Amino acid sequence: MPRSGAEARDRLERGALELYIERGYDQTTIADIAARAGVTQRTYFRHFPDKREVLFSVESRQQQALADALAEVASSAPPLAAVLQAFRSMAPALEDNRPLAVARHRVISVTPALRERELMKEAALGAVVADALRQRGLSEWSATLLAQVTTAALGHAIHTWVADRNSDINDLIVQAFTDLGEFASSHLGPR
Amino acid sequence: MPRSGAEARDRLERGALELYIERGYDQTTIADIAARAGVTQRTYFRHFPDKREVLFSVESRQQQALADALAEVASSAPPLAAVLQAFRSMAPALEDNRPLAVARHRVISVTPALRERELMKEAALGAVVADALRQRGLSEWSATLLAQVTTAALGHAIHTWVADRNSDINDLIVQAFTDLGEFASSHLGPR
DNA sequence: GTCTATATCGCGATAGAC
DNA sequence: GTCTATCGCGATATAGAC
Repeated sequence: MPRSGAEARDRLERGALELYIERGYDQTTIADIAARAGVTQRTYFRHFPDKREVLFSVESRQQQALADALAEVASSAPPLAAVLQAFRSMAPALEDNRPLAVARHRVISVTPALRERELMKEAALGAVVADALRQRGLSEWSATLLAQVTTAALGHAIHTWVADRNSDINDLIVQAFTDLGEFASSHLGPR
Repeated sequence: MPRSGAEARDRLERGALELYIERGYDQTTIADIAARAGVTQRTYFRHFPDKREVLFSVESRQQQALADALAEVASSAPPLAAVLQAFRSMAPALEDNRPLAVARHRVISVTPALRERELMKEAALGAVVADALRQRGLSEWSATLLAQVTTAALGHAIHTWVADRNSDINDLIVQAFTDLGEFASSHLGPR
């Protein structure tokens, strides 16, 4: 019953995940979540704008981390390599929270409403990448194209990672980029 | 004020787009949409599951068209080329509905809730592509990776198309795939 | 077609933390 | 005392149930 905002917020996040797993997203009411965290419904809405967002605070942190990582990559590195390096720098943090990530994705994958939100977060990540690429001098067209495509590849790597207990996210990211390059050049040919 | 299902549905779609443009999505109520179409709220929900879906019946048709196109591409064509060909086959239909597409995207781009739904539709398109690639013998990993990535490229082409009055969707799709191959091979290089 | 649950948000009052 | 989080009450509208 601490009054401190951060703790209540944390309890709301954990409780929501638990409830969404126990009963399913649709069968869980915001009142339930608030009750489990020992606060009122109104308080829930001060911390999160809607019923979905409780599960996505992680993504916000990842987005910030990615932005920082992108800024640190040497500006001499070619675009794709820079993005790859930034993505790989996120691996440790991801690997540390594997159990949580697996639990989250289990609920998300069976709940359309949550999947929509997840795609939105992925798009937000893409926007961050696009910004970084623009600052590296890429045209609007190229920056956005590469950002969208690489983000899609990252999403694919992460999905495979949470689904396969024995996989390593860093390896999967590298694999995705490698395969992408291989397919692209062998079938469409770079001039 | 015909009651015939198809006509009412059509009026609901047109009316919703108009209202979303006039007042904005948030300021529009489903009752408003139903009223403008001359039906009740209940009727609205018989045609569409929620407030967003009214704007996305086009996507459903595109998805079907894409599935058909993918099935018709010679199985001898390499994966990426097959997907590109299928995407290009959608160009005429898109070009025919340009004004509508522009109006839709204008509303969607400023409405997070609608953007989420759009991303979901894009993901659904990706699933169709992944299915086709799997049937062509690609591994689960490769099929999904290529599907996600090519779909992202298509999305980028379409966004550019609706934003640029003088662009041609077919050209943009080809350009996206070409640039993708170029970037991939010149910066990460396959072997 | 009617009824209801509940997500979402505005407002004024309250109560810990500094 | 000033913040800031919380509470409690109320209103609207989406979505689904009957």
